[in-house]
Formats: sequence, structure tokens, C-alpha cells
Amino acid sequence: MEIATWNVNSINARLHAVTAWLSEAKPDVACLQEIKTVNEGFPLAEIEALGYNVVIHGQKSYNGVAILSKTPIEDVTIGLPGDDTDEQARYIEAVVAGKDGSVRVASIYLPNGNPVKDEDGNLTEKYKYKLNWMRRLKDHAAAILKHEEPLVLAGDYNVIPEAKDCYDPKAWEGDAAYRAETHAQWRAILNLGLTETFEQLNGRAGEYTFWDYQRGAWPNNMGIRIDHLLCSPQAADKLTAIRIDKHVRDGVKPSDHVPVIGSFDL
DNA sequence: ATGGTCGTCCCACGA
Repeated sequence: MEIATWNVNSINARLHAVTAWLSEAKPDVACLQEIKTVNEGFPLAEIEALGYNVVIHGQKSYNGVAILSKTPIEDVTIGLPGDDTDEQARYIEAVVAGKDGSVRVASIYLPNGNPVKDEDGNLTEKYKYKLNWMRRLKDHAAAILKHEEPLVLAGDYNVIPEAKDCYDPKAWEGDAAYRAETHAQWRAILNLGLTETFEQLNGRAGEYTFWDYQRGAWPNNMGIRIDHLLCSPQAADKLTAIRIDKHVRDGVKPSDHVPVIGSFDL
């Protein structure tokens, strides 16, 4: 089965692009981020018409995540466990049916975290929230890894793993996506025993998933790779391909992110 | 050196 992740930057502003890509790529599962609507505002009929079951964790104006699946969905977890006071809709997890057993999938919109420092040079609440959210993700990933089942944590991590994953490392020094504390948390998550699919099967430099709307980032290929699929051993062992649908960035009114698709013998 | 782009929703804020 193919499992995709895509930050669509508003499901309603992007409906034309989302339906076109789903019709063309036909992923079995699509994890969407930044849907930017409450559940009631999600264009459910249009997505269901393409053969998808849908679960949504929406929020007014900001954030919001969803999972679309051609196979039945069950056992849905709304929100990242670990902080009942967190009101930002950035995590939804569900179990979908594979060809020979179930697969646990999460759609993740990890906080951006910028700006990192305030005018006094202290870490901002935004950056501290990002780091704390990453700790919570690590704790929750550790808990669900104990199931020893196929698991794919897919999403916009707002983490540039290495220098080769951005057009100009110097331009990203100090950014919340590329700081030492962010990288330490990223490694801690991977060190639970998760495999990052792109690094596993491709790993080439200069392969990006995001190009800013500003400063001619797309025509000048000034991109970064921040959208990732992390897999449990039971999923990583079945990983057969990984691709980035870069052409989507050239469409009419595109998202600033493009889909990343993992193929699994699951 | 500076500003530049989107989406939400109408005013800045978030990215």
C-alpha cells in the first residue's frame, strides 16, 4: 500500500489540487496537515467521492490534520497524548486495514517554533512549545512502538534533518527547523528504533518537500526537506519505494509543500 | 539593503 503525507495549507483553498493529486496518485492512505478548518468545514463529500474514508481533527483558522484511507479506519486517537491543555490540532492517529493485517498511521503537524528567541535573547514560548511537543511525540511513539506492529508516523515535522536537506545551510542556521536542540529531539525520536523512509531508500542531497511562497524560492529551487515518514521496524521491513511528487508545486495555486509517498508491501 | 507571498478572515498573525 502507498501511504502519503502532504501539508496542503488549507484544504478548502487547495481542494482543486488535492482532488487532482488524489485522482492521479491514488494513494491508499493520505495524511494531510494544515487543513485550516473545523471538522464541519472539511469538504467531506468531495473527498469521499474519490473513495476515501476520512477522519479529521480540525481547528478554526490554523493547524488541523486528517487521515484519508481507501480501506476501513478504526481505533482513532484525536490529539497528541501528554498534555490535556494543548488546544492545537496537530495530531491524529488511526488504524487502517492493510492487505494482510492492520497498519497504524499518524498524521503529524509538528510546531514550526519560530521565532526561537525574543528581544532579550531568551527562548520564546513558541520554540519551547515545539521542543515540548517533540518530547511528547517521542513518549507517545515509544508507547505505541510496544505494539510491535506496522506503524507509519507521517507528517510535516518542521525539521530539516541534515545540511544536505536544505539549499543553503547557512540561511537556516538558528532557525527552529535546524537548531541543535531540534536536531537532538529529532535524533531521540529516531533512536526509539524508527526508520526515516527517504534516508533509508534515497538519501540524496537537494531533494526537497517545501519551497516558500516568497523570494522566488520555487523557481530558484531554494527548498528544504521537512516532510517525513517514520516507520516502525515492522513497516520499514516492508518499505519498497519512496518518492516526492515535486511536480505538484508547479500547479495552479499550489501548496508550499508537496506530497511524499512511501510504498509498502503491507 | 530591502522587501517580497500566501491563507484566514477583516486584522494582524502564522508560516
